[in-house]
Amino acid sequence: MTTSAIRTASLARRERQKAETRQAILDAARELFVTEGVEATTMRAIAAKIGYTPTAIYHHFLDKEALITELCLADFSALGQAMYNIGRIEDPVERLLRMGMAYTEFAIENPSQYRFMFMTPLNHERIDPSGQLMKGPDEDAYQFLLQTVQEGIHRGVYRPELTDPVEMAQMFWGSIHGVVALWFTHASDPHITLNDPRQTVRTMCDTMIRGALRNPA
Amino acid sequence: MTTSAIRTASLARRERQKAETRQAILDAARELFVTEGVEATTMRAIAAKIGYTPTAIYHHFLDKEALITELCLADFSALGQAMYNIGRIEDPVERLLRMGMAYTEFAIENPSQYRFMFMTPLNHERIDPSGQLMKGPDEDAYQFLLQTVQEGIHRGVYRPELTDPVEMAQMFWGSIHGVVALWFTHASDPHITLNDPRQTVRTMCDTMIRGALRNPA
DNA sequence: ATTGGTCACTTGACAGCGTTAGGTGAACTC
DNA sequence: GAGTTCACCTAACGCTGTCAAGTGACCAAT
Repeated sequence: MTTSAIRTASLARRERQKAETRQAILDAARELFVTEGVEATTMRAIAAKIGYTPTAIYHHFLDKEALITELCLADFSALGQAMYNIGRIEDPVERLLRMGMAYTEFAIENPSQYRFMFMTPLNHERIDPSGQLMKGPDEDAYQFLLQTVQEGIHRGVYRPELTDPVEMAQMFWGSIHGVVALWFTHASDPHITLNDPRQTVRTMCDTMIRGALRNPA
Repeated sequence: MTTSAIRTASLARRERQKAETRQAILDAARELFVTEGVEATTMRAIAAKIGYTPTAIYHHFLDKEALITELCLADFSALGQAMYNIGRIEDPVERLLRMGMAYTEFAIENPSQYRFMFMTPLNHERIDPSGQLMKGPDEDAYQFLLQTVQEGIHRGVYRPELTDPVEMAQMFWGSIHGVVALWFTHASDPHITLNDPRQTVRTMCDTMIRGALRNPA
């Protein structure tokens, strides 16, 4: 082994080790965020879980919010992927319904990330590693939605009063978000018994699409 | 003036003074909650605003959450009142639409209280002064909604598939809540431009009601 | 007039939070 | 063997909500 080969090899090992502890932090944080909630999870608890001091985390992440953001990005690329797969469905109305259900499923499967991403006022002016202004991961899914709505409008399947794709997209997004969000915040409320959000979203999308169609089936 | 009269008079004065500082705390807290946000408002800031020490607050309120809860109760009784007035509208479908718009208006007018009441996981097991399990102030409005939906179902104005009043109520509540909530959390998001929530809610309610009616107008 | 009690309010502190300046020690280069 | 790098630690800062132990003005009764 040449000296330069050794140098690169050891350097690679050090980088790998650093990446490993970085991943360990992410793993510990994810589990705590999911089980305890984002707010209730402390930097000290994350560090203790992997046998480090709290300050060690700051060698891998700028601050707590950066750590949370990174975890969310991973999950929301999954949401984007799900939307992308649904994008192949030809009928824009059918596609709209399926996107709504996929979105709901995602929210229920990733409640902790969903809460952080859509239920807390966020600092959306994050800078990504390359120094560029980072595109919000929600934007991808939103663009899919916008495009799907627009496609339906152009094909003339919706009532002529519904001309604004932005308004329609926000109607759909907002309504689904609302049912899911109420589920999260009020599921344990003894005064109000909430139905299964999947079922409610399903009926709601059916109803809203029917009300939006020019010629309801 | 008799001695007993003096006693009761001075006692009344002391109680009045205590009630006054209690109200001063509420006023200061309300203003800070609205301008700075609930989370960002500290007990020390509230106390400083009225020239007291932070601990003085604890002689009037159990803790920070109790203080917030009391402020919310006042505002949500206003919501309940608005719903009650609308309750006089005879047509249950028209009433439903009007309730939705009143709800939206309330949320936009009282964003801070709305956030706390519907957008944060709450300890709904609070005990009221009389020791009874307190009825959530949102429950009144929810009962109004439930009754309005049920009335429409009984009159047979909705499609026969829509038989569950609970599901329908949660569709409406959830959808409006979602549009409003997204407005609160994403209004300052540079990636997504949100329309005026009143307009969006209006179109959404129209669309959803149309989709729910047996014979759309 | 003096004593004793009530109670709104203060003093001074506690534990826990996110975060940081400065140090330590092992692994590396030369 | 000397010097550098750097992942990680020690110790602390300022902040938070909250509380135990006072303090002092007011009141009632001797």
